[in-house]
Amino acid sequence: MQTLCCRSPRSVNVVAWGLCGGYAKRVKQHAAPQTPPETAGYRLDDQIGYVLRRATQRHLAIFSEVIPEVTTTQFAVLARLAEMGAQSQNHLGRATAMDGATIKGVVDRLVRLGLVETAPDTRDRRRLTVGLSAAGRSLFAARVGDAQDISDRTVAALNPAERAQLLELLSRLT
Amino acid sequence: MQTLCCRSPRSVNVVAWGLCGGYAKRVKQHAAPQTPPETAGYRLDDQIGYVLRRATQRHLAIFSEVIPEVTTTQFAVLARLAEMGAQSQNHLGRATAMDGATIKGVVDRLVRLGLVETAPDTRDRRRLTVGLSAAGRSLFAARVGDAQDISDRTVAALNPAERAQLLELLSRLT
DNA sequence: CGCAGATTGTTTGCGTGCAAACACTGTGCT
DNA sequence: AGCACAGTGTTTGCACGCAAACAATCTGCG
Repeated sequence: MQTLCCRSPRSVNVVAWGLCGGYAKRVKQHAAPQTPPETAGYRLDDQIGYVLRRATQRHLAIFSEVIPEVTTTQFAVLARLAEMGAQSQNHLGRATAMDGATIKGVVDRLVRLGLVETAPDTRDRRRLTVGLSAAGRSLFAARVGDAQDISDRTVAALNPAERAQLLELLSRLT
Repeated sequence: MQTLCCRSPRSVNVVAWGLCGGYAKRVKQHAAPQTPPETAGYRLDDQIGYVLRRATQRHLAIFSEVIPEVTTTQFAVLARLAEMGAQSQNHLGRATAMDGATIKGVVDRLVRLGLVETAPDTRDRRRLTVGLSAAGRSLFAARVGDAQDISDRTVAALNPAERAQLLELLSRLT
């Protein structure tokens, strides 16, 4: 047999195979599904969490293809720093929706890449000021256009009104 | 000074502070932002990737609060197995949008939790058949209702028509 | 039959994400 | 001044998620 419906050798994103349908051929050793068609009416494909994950996967795939130098979160940090200048690591984390442990990792990697610089805050010795380096500033400037293209490509299937609505609806979830 | 606009001691999700606005007090050591208000018209908060990440964060927070026994991805695997019965790890990965390395990790953890069982496929010795255990079946049955509630809570801010539209728009991205 | 090429599963390395525990510093109140 | 409490940064542990490289197996085709 071997329906062979799902090609795509490895990765998950980029391509979008549906559910195929040629599964559950040899179920023998594990007791067949107790509810053949739907399971208590719960359809994974209609769950917001699952759909969000799939959409995010696609977006990440497009991003890393267009801007391989940095990740989405790293770029978000660069964008915020460009928007509002140097600030404490903690503020930066909140402004980019990352908790303390996460923003630290991202900042450390950006420092290693030479895109960001840190300095102790003399007035508040708890704080670590984070700011763009010259390289970070120029990389951001050189890539903002691509970043916008990525956003557009991600929602390429939608018309302008739909794109606006999607953004509006998603914003209202938070 | 210390504007103190953003309370919330640690975590990022759950709460939803806006941009506050009391930042960039001491910029000295890092050269001020080159474009004060907007940076080349790129507003992070309007980027689909960023909004997707925030929405996902909120959903994950709700999920782990309501169903702490398993993660969203683990539950997705249980749901798929309940839907279509035991199948190869590879098929399962595709059916849940996870690549080979990821589905392996998830399955391993589910095995450790006793929610899933694996067995070699005698017809195709490359394959590893994965199926629900009795515990997995009953946990899923006991929690499907909660899972549905989680999805509803995630989109609580939207009316039914908007929820349907959000799901539809998101689906079209993949 | 025999071999090239595809599938499947595994491993490693790296980058998010979050919870929890910790050390240090700043603030407010007495 | 002193002390409780809040804010900031760090570390560890765990769980995705993907790329790349491998070994084992299967398939199709000559």
